[in-house]
Amino acid sequence: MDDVRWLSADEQEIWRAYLSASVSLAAHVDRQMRQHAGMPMAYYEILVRLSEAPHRRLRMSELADASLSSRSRLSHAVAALERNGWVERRPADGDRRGWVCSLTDEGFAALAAAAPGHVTTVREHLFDVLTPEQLRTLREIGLAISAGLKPACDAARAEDAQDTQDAEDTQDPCDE
Amino acid sequence: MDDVRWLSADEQEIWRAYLSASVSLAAHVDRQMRQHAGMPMAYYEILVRLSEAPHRRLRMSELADASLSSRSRLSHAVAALERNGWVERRPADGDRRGWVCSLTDEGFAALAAAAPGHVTTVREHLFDVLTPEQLRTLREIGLAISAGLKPACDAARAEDAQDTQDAEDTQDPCDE
DNA sequence: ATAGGGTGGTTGAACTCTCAACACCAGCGC
DNA sequence: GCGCTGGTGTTGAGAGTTCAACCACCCTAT
Repeated sequence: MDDVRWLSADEQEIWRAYLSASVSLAAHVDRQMRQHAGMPMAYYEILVRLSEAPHRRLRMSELADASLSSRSRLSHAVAALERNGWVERRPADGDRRGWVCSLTDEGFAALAAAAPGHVTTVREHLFDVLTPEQLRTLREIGLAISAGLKPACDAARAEDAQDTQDAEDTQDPCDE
Repeated sequence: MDDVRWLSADEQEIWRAYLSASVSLAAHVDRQMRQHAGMPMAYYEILVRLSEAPHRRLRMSELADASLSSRSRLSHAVAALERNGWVERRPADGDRRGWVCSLTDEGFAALAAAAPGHVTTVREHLFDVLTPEQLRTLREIGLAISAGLKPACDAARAEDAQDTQDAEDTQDPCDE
């Protein structure tokens, strides 16, 4: 951990420009969603993924992957959405461990009501401020980052899987 | 609100690629920071900004702007950092409303301990997966988004300023 | 000098997220 | 049939964020 490849001045500028933009844009979009639709952006994402699924229903684990949330987060979120009447949970047939989450008509209506404001915000603060060339590159950048992140996420899951087994052997020596 | 400029298929792809990457990357970086340094990414950002300020001290409002957090968030965060002994608050001289927040030696040490792992994560998942050309464009994109967001943030502050005044007149009719 | 609006910062409650158990069931080997 | 490992999903506690007051102070105009 001693031979760190520190960031050059240029790289720091890039990282900070990216970080600032992504944090600010996320905050702005989330804020708009809360004010206008009464739910955080993460919940909107869940409704969107459900609305696009066949029969507007998905297994919890599939919904978690699609909406980029952890299982725990999804559990809490779906519980909250269920209290709103926007979503329903029923046991999956064929696997008595699983649950299927489905979007109700009220949930779809809430989604439809929230969509215009959301899209307008995204267009205004992303598509209207970038050139077509920049947008093409942004798509590539997004795909590259996601691809580079996938191994790390898989590794994290793999760790969880065997965490119950090994406890006392080789921990990585992070000085902290 | 009826003439919404919806996203084309191409635009949706771009937005989702960006959203997925930024959410996943932020989650990964935050997770790394929590595990390795015991603090969320937002707290690290606060320490960084303090460490770069003259005499490692900043007015609370300046620190809030620099670290991209709301005043409320910063208050809570600084209170937590103070409990750790990483930060100190003392009254600002010349303005008895204000407070100056300063980084302690322990705080600087915590920052120094957290930096290598953080930089390594950023390099691995951002700089190592993008081409120099993409990185140049990413800088431009970040700057453009931030610039486009500034008016909106200023407007939000302006609203707060006069919220105490008008209460019963024209509310925007959002059907929800 | 004083009222009144604006600024700086804090607080508490409600909400969301994370983390670490935990319960439950599937599938496989014996 | 029985354990055993792995996968699915939930729960509760604690941490962090948001939102809406709220207090204290500065500043200017009257």
